[in-house]
Amino acid sequence: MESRIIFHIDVNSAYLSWEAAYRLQHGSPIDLREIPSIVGGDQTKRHGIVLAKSIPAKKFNIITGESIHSALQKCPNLTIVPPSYSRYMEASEAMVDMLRDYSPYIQRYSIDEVFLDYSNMRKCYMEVAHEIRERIHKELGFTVNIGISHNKLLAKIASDFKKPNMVHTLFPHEIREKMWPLPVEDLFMVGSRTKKKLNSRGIYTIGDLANTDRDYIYSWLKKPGLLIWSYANGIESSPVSNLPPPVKSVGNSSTMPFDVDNKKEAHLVLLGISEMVGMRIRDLGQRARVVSVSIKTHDFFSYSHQRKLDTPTSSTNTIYGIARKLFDEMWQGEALRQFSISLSELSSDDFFQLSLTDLINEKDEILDKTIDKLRYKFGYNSVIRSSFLHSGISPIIGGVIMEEEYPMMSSKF
DNA sequence: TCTGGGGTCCTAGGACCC
DNA sequence: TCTGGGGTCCTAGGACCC
Repeated sequence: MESRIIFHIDVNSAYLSWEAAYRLQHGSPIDLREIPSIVGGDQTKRHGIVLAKSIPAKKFNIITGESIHSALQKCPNLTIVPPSYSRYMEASEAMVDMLRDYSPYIQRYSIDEVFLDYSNMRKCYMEVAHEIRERIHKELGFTVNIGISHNKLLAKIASDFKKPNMVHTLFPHEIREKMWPLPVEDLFMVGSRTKKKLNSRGIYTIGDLANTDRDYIYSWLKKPGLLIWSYANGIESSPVSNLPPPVKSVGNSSTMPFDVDNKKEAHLVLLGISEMVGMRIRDLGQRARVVSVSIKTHDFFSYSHQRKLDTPTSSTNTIYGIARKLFDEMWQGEALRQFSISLSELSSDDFFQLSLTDLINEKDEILDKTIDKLRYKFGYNSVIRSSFLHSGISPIIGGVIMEEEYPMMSSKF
């Protein structure tokens, strides 16, 4: 365990790079990475936020997550392109496949970040890192930063140093010089709220935090405080894990193109989301004991309501019934822009269970499974509830999974 | 028509029990 | 007439990540 060699491979401006590479490969004369550009959601659907920005766009102080409206005020001739998640997934997979040439110990941390354990390998880690960097650039058409250290935390921080297309190290003896001078918000798990708190007590750099008394931090910020204190001191020891962590919850949400102000439409939206979370949880072979509904008002105020069930469920109708009840109990009549349903406290479906409730629900579950099969085979909209007809509301609502409806492109990556 | 979607983990406070 | 003190379960909300 001592002296592992860990790589953190981070795709530079991932969505934007992938979009740029794809467009170049398909004959576009423009490289999005060289002009002020962003990948952004659809403003007409009220999804108008910045998902990724080019380095020239960054020069205009455009930040990921801000509204496109505000980005356009900073840079009026900004080029905006829509996201294509399924293509990004392919690009990501192509990269992971290449990384398997270098180590069997690979952890896919997100669509654009991978940890790789290069301990006890014959070749020099620095040479290998540069080889990986160059191969991704030449063979896949996009660039990455690679951070190297003895643990994942330091490797991840190192990959965030100067970009793009670079390899950096951050070994323990380099912490004082390379990490401690950084602003405290550059530390993993220090977000805007914690930055504010820390600043308010005179802690501005990672070094300031590292050299604050540990017990003082704990009494003040509790467990999360202890975590960031350890990180500031470079302490972290989790393994590079090949297996994806078990799923703890399944949820979908949707921001509607227009505010919903009546119960009937709200219920229909909840039904559409129930169809999606229900299908997903059945696909996982799991059931859930907790159903939670949350809503966001026109004024961006959000609140939630949840209920624990006596028996875990995976039935769309049961989920919907509870979601509707929860909604009716909490809704104060405000105009609503977003709805979400989340299922948690999951348990496996594969054991035999006998209860009265199961017998009652058996028909429902057989129906769900039949519909799932049809939808997987013929598309999500091949079977829809009649209540959605002419409603203007999608019969299955939720997230990026819908994108997979599009036919798969032949992979150029 | 400014502000997405999918997650994990933690804490506070109330209910309830002994 | 001064009101303990654990412990567990549940819910709501908030912080963080990509």
